[in-house]
Amino acid sequence: MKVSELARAAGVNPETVRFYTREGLLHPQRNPDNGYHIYSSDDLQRMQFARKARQLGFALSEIQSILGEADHHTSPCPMVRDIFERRLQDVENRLAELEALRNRMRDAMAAWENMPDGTPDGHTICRLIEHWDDSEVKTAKPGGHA
Amino acid sequence: MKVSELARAAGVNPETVRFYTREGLLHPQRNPDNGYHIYSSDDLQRMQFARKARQLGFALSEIQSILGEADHHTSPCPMVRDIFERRLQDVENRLAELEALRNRMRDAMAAWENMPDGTPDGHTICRLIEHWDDSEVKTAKPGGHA
DNA sequence: TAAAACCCTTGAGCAACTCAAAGGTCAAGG
DNA sequence: CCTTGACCTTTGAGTTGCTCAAGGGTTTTA
Repeated sequence: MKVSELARAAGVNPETVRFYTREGLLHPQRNPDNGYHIYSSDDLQRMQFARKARQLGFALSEIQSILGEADHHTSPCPMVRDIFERRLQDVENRLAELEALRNRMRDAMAAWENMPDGTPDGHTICRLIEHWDDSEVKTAKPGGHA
Repeated sequence: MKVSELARAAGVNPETVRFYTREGLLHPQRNPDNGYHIYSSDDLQRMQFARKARQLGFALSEIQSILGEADHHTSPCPMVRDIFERRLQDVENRLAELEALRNRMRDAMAAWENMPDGTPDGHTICRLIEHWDDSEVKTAKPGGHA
């Protein structure tokens, strides 16, 4: 496969394929005639894996480590598990943050709706935001649908 | 206040204060003797507002617009509201994505626990990740807020 | 055979900081 | 008085994960 073929197969931008190649996540061969990259189906698998792992919040450097371990058949790799556990924790934390955030925003939106004419000035919204104290957020008030 | 004083008061890195100043979010005066920035309590308020707005997912450019409107007492500013509504939508979307993500990760983790000796090799985890179908997880828009 | 579509590499740009370098300034202590 | 150390200034580069553009070669297609 050439760059664009791999890109199409993996559903990514050709530039991303080139980028991942530069970063060493893919190891295509070279066509000695024209210097073009030649990707194998293994590269496609690696790319697909990489994309999914990215969606899971893994950093490229982490993905490269995982792929490297898999390459060398270095089996148990508790490292991979460590990474995974950290990512899961990150996701959980981010989730909690975002939930609090959404609740604050909804509350603010509701407060806004109820204002005299629904068109507060700049200072009003500033105060609206300033008023959301992080400490307040923890006590998530029921009122929205969770 | 000088840079570090404002930074301490707002709980940010002094470099962030300088950065925000360069970006025009803060307008300190200058000490003509030594060229030092002199920040007012208004600058502190702006910084605190900016930090909270950032936590809410506003982009710096958006915060600057809001601050600008507030400066000119340009009151109604439906723009601010538009931004806010878009942000809330972003947050909701990201939340849904993350929830799906967490569930997949938890499932994978559970599957992992149940494996023969709990220490899968590189290929195993690769397959684990590959197996998660991402047909529902939209790739986050580039340039979007995460 | 010529245009369209690819390929290559290099380098830059995005967001929102963060850090480092090189040099000026200031308050306190010996 | 002078040195030390903390702070200030500006400029420029690094971070992460791409994405795009330029300039030039190749391959495919009509």
